[in-house]
Amino acid sequence: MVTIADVAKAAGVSVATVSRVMNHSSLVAEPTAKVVREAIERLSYVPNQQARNLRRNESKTVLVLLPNITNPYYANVFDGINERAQALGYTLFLCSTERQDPEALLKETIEYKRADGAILMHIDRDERWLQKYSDRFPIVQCCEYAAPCDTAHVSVDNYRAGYEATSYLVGLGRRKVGIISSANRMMSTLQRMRGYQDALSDAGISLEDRYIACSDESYSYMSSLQAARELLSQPDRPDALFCISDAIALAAVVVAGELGISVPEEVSVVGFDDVIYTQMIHPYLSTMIQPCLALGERAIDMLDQLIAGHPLENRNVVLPHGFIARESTCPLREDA
Amino acid sequence: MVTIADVAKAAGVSVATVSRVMNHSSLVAEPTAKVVREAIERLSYVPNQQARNLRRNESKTVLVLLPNITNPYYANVFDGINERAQALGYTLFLCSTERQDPEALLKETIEYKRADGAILMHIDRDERWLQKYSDRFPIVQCCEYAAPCDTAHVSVDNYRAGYEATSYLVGLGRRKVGIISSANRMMSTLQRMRGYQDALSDAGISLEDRYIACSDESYSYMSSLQAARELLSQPDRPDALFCISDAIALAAVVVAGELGISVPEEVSVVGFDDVIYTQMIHPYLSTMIQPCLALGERAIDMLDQLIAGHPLENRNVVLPHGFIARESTCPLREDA
DNA sequence: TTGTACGCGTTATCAT
DNA sequence: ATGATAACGCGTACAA
Repeated sequence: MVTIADVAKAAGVSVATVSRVMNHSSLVAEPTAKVVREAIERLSYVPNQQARNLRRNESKTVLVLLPNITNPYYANVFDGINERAQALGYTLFLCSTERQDPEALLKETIEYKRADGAILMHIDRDERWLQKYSDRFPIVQCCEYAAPCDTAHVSVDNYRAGYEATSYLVGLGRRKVGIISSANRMMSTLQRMRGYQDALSDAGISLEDRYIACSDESYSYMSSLQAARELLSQPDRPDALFCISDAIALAAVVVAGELGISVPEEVSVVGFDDVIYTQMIHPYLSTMIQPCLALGERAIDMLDQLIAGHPLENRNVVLPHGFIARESTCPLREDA
Repeated sequence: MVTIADVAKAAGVSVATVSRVMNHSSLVAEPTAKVVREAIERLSYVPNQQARNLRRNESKTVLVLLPNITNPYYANVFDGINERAQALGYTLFLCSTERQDPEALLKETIEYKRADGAILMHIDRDERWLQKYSDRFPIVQCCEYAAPCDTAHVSVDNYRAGYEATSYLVGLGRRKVGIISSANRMMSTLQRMRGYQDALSDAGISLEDRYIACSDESYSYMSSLQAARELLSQPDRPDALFCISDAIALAAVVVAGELGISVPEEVSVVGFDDVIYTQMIHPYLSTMIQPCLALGERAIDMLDQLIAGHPLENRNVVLPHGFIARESTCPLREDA
């Protein structure tokens, strides 16, 4: 292994000078710097990260907390985090919060200095415990966030997305618009529900309790089927369904098939996230698009700032969402 | 931060003694060790990983190379690696081989000592370049492996799995058994194909070229649809399909639907892997089960041995696969 | 059996 | 502008 001492010797300078060239090179004369850079190049010297970490008291590691990497949505966001993390020189420490308590994980990580910061991808909207950690440790919430804490976060505007998805369905001529939400306490769930409600109100359509159903906390497929059956097996059933996740939407499509209800004609379905399985079966799912990669990239960028000690220009970042109409939605035919 | 010196002072011994207690405690008298352990406990001392890494010239980091974490199959295996890695004290460095050359990644990692070892989840069966790296650096191949290299690997018996999947379909009374394979050069692809061929031969059924189709390298959904159409739109079409991946099987089911062919009655379909979307639409997919978690766990366990310098008792580990019959397969009715 | 002291490769403080 | 040198926290010869 070639060390900083080797470079110093080769360049005929001291290790201090080499170190300066490697870092805040401002204080070194250009001719000297040039010689050093050449020596570095020639020996293909790369500083030992371990030694640097020890001296700087940092780890260049980031803790990522998410429920389940097996879920395509989280995998996509993680992909974004990962890509930027590599560019920024971070190694990722991934922990699943399904099997372990996120607070305990965070506490341990901070105490043992195992990471320089953390990205939290799943938290209930009314949690308060996070505050005391983010007060003294760099943390960014990604996708979800806890309202009582002023911890930095990045997400889409779930209220507007919910509003737009619902309005789109109404614009298709559908007036019996149902929603399949979730029993969880996440911020996105609440905001999408509110967007749905306001969109209907603004369209002069009254809210019907019987058009509202919930999947379980983690949008499990079984409970989504259950919720869809509840809604679609009624005599006066919805003619459109806003599902707050693609997995739910897929279940809704399957249930419609079971009940002999045609999608998109008799019931149009909109999903959320735009993950891979929106295009695995016909009808391909119309869905609200979350910029998963960008969400992840932004989260690690913000965290990098926090770790560097720079204040964030914007602690509550909102990224633009999109919508794509595919095969699961169409205008309501009057004669239907 | 509490250091080894703090513990030494508290216990009234030297740092060397504390260090000995933390590691190969053989050379320290039990009474002393006890005092030290108590001090460690009282101060809740945890050794600084950075310092330890520097001193030991290791990183406690493992490089994981896989094509795409967004693919549920890889995500599942990665999950297994990750879980064991945490227990073993490793941090994972995940790199996507879709955007970067695995050899370059490996080379860089070794040169810069960024990781203590690597797990490689995707390699063509005839690659030779891996040998020179695994000669001097701990590497374990997981799921796939290159035949010309004697690099350690863990996988299922893809030949037997392919043989069994095909035999199962034959056992259902089906004699026109097709296969949708892939254009890639992975070991699993070849072995499953051979299993398919031998199963048919052993059943006294002749191989028909027109019952064989291929998806593209990465089993993309579009190309899988294409391959399925090729097979199923023939006049004398197959009455069963062995698909070497669940994504392909899903596409086959969709195509059958488009063509008005009933699954499982007219054509029975078997997939491979048992990932999440086998149970997202009806008919739920019958499939060969890969023990994804176990594969990942075993890989990191083996790598840990290699890193520790212990020779592997078994360098070519084969884990048991399974099969689950769900809704996409059924006996052939004679009157059909 | 235990302690002293040095070195791992780097950065940062202090001289010069 | 540059060079010695002392840390960072730990492990381990070597000495006792």
